[in-house]
Amino acid sequence: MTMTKRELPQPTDAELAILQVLWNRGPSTVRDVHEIFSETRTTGYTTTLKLMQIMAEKGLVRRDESRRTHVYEAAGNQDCTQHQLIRNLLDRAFEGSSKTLIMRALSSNKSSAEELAEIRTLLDSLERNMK
Amino acid sequence: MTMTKRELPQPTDAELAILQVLWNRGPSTVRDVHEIFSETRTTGYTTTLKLMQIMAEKGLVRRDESRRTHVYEAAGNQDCTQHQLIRNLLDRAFEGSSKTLIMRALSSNKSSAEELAEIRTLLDSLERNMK
DNA sequence: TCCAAGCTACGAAAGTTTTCGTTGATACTA
DNA sequence: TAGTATCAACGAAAACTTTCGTAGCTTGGA
Repeated sequence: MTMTKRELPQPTDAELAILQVLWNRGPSTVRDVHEIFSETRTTGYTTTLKLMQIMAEKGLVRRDESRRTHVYEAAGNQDCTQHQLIRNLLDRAFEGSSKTLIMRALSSNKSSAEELAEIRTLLDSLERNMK
Repeated sequence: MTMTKRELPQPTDAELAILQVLWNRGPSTVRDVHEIFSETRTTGYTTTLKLMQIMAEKGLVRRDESRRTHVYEAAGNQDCTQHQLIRNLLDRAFEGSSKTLIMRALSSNKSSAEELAEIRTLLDSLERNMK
């Protein structure tokens, strides 16, 4: 029995924008996504459609075709994809050093006190687990 | 007097790989870079050459042409480029939340105790500056 | 029933990035 | 000095991503 939890391909920029919508809204139609894009972009409906079709082929989204208007759903969860993207960036630009990336992100950010506290909490628990 | 500290374009993947080498080694020739690439990639010499020529046009690298064998140097510093890349990833996949990115990177990483301590130190000073 | 609106599918164009072959010049070596 | 190796320049092919026009089908309403 082949355990194929197969690795999804890295989404391209446009694909990531679509995933973003799907993660936020949950299962959505092409029109749903396109309507949200219309607020900021000017690309046509069929562009979004085509992208989502390609994503279905690649396995990035699942498609419910039981009705005429198909409903799309992100195949990978957001956390996992974000991990993948971070790993990719680490390799491309940080020589694998997550410390560097984290410190760079920390020092350039506008995090609120609450956010910093959350990060500290996580840091605490990581250090505890270390010993 | 025009103060043109002009924004450099985002490097593509291949360009980033070259910058990586230039940051590590300092000013280098095309052959230097290509030799390092040969260890892992199989692309030809002229591919690397072409990329570096394009990068010179874009301003991503400076080129010393005083000798026959040109010497290339990264135009932007590594820190600044890393910032840019993080900002870009934040927009594309984290809805601008650096907190999420940091926590995601923290929880997925294999940082040593020393690295965690360094991060904590930075966190401390950020929180101090906040009050 | 007929028409208009909305949908998918598809192919191809446009744009971008990466790759390489060829050419001509310069330097090195026997 | 003749031949070989190395180099930059360039153009174009290949690969990948994004865009859109068109066609054909289904649905819903007049």
